[in-house]
Amino acid sequence: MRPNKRDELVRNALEVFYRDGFHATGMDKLVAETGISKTSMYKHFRTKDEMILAVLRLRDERFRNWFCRRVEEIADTPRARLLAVFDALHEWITSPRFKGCMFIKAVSEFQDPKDPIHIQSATHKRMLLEYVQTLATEARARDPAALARQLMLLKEGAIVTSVMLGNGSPAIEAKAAATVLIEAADCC
Amino acid sequence: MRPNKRDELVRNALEVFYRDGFHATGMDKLVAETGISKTSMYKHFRTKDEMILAVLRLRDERFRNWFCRRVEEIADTPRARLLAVFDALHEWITSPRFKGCMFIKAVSEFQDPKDPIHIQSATHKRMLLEYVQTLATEARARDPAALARQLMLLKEGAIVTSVMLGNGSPAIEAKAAATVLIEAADCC
DNA sequence: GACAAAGTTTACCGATCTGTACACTTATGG
DNA sequence: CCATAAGTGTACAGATCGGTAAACTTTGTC
Repeated sequence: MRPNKRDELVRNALEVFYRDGFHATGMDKLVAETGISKTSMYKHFRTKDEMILAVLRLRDERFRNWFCRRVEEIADTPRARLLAVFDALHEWITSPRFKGCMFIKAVSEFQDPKDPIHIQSATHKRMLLEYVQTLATEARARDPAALARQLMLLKEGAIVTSVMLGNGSPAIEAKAAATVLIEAADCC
Repeated sequence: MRPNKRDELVRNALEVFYRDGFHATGMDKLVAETGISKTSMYKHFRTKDEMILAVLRLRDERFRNWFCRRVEEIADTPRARLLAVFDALHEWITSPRFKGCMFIKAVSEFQDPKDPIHIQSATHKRMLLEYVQTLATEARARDPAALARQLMLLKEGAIVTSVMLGNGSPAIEAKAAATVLIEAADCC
């Protein structure tokens, strides 16, 4: 089993769940779309929910890797990187396969705050917040935590609004707003 | 049929869909929780989706009524009302039965942009945006449309972040950010 | 008090849901 | 070459899905 079948399953399931939703995707559809037998799926994961958790782990890893790398490619000073967050956001939102934030959709479908799927989604958002907060700290903002939280509000708002309206312009407006907030949060 | 059974159905179904989600709520659960027979439901609505649309219409009407009225109660100048948007938002988010925005959850479960449920949810958001835009115009902002869109980003961000983290503080941070943006968008 | 509209109960349809059992095939490593 | 692990196909269980049929009861109106 060199090119691990389990990883292949999680990768393919990610696409289907992302495209069609969690409750709307049955195991039989996953069999048809991933090409992996149901027996094999239930050998790797005891339940559908466990599989969803694995999918979310992969998504978190991929997205954070891509996002942080992209931000650091686009700009090289902490302050410029705070703005680059919104350039990367715009790239993501306008990419052809964008279908919203998988974690926002996950908490929409699994609302119980004690549900592991809900918890894991919240953790993803917290880690992204921490990243932006380190940028804000390095940029010597007056209150880095507050600035980071405000910028994240703009980011989440741009994501859901883009899905709602079906176009990527909210990311641009978010960047404009971010510019003002960063300016105002400047030290000295 | 004075206290219309249809309206009672929609009111009760609203609570269940809001609490448990759309796909996760079956018609049998609705029978059990609303106390209305399935035959009766299907006499008023041809499909489950049609019922969801009626539920969303009620939600839109109720929410916009409450929200705009509340904003206008809290403040009486256009400019103060732009900020009062976030006070009303905070009241909503910290209210005991808050479980996120029903329309964001609806588009999360019905992702197809041509789905009537998706379209109707987007319409709700557009109407709220229009309301804020009229406030921004009355407040003589330099670019009322742009300011309104930015404030709405903060609002949507505060909603989803509150659901994610399970507390209402994002509404307060959104208000702080809004203060800065409104100040910066001032004419003269 | 008759009549019609509205609502209920119960049972059911075929499809789909998550998850399992079992017998079979493939691939890998010593 | 053989033992073992990994994967497959098929069939199925039991529950639930959205939606329907038919006979019965309640309700409001003239």
